[in-house]
Amino acid sequence: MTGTTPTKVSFKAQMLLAREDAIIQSVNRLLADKGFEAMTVDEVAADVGIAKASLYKHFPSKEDLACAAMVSVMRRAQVFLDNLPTESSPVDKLRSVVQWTMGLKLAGEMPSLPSQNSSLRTKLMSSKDYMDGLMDVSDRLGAWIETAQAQGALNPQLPSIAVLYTLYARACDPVLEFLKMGELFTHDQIIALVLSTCFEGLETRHRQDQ
Amino acid sequence: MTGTTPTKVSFKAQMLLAREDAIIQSVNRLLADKGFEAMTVDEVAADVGIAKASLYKHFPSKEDLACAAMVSVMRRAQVFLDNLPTESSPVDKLRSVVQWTMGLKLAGEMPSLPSQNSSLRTKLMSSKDYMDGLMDVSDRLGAWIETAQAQGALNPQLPSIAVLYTLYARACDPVLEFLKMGELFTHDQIIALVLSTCFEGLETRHRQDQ
DNA sequence: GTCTATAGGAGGATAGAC
DNA sequence: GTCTATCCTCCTATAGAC
Repeated sequence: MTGTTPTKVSFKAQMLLAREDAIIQSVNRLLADKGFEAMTVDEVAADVGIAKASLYKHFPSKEDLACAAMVSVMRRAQVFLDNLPTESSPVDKLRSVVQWTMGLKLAGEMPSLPSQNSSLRTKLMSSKDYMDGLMDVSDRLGAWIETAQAQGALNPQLPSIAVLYTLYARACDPVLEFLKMGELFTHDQIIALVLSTCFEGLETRHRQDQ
Repeated sequence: MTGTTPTKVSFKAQMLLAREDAIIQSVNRLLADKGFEAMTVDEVAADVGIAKASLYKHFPSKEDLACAAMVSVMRRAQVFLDNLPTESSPVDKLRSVVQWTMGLKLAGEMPSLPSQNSSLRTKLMSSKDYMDGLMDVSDRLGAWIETAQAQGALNPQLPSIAVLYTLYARACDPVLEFLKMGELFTHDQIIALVLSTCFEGLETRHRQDQ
């Protein structure tokens, strides 16, 4: 049909994807490091090692660039959820997810969304890929939350939506950065501390409340 | 000494302070609304109702503008701490402070710091007024935290510095905005929810753990 | 101290050759 | 699709009259 062999087309497409993947990795790191506003397209181009104009052949705008990185992270999250041991309790699954995202954050691989309204948020909201991923993840977490509340493991007096938002927020908790900067604890210790304050709270727990 | 009467000088100084206070109020609102990067000096000037060049007669840079607003909030916090009932327990004082900052945040009067490194953070770190206020507040909160841990009211296994950071982070918790956007809860309900997840955690508490 | 007008520079996006 | 060179907009900061 096109005059090119299927293998040739596939090879070229693979090269393209590989390059775009390299771009997304750079964007991901820079986004985690400096945030969307502070990240410049020139930096991305320099980091990838290509000219800025070439970047714009792959992604039409800076927002699309960041959006692709966010979708990439969302996919990694979905894969992580897929591979959680089925025998774990809902609460343990939730703890595992938060623990995993905290690890990403400490490793500088977690692009943090600007909490204020920005052009990036608008872009994300209108991205089907991103919203589909977000909905899927939220549905799965929401189901575990409600099961855990029904079992009495999570506080059933809290609206499940509030629990979900709390988990999302803790995944990017700035406390992680603060403690990291202090250099008094290892990454594992930091994660354990913040996990504990998230699920068990700041107040003392007695007896079987572990 | 100067040839002008004391009352005249005092009056002019008062006018100056009043205007600068009006500026700081505008900056405070805009900072809470859009954040430092998104806020433009033109907006501030328009909001105050003076020309941009006039702003720069009062404050030498955008960073100084924002810094003044942060110092102002810090002073309000110090006054709040001063007026806490002395008969309250340390934990109750801590709860009150976090509750107060959450109220500010929901009311759009809490300028949120960019967590990433920025020119503003640099400016704040080199501002004696700001750092003195921060140290004073941290010292007072830190003392309450350690007393509460010694009494067994707060979990003594948590490093007190981690507790302090957690309280600072919760004061600007993005969960507040998320729940506010959903419009399912009143501001008081939102504050109660987030306070609960902060101090009591997400997991169920039994018996005398209230 | 307040204004209008503008300098100066950063950064997102594009033109056009190859 | 990749490059170099350039455009254009926005924003901080200042010059200079009053």
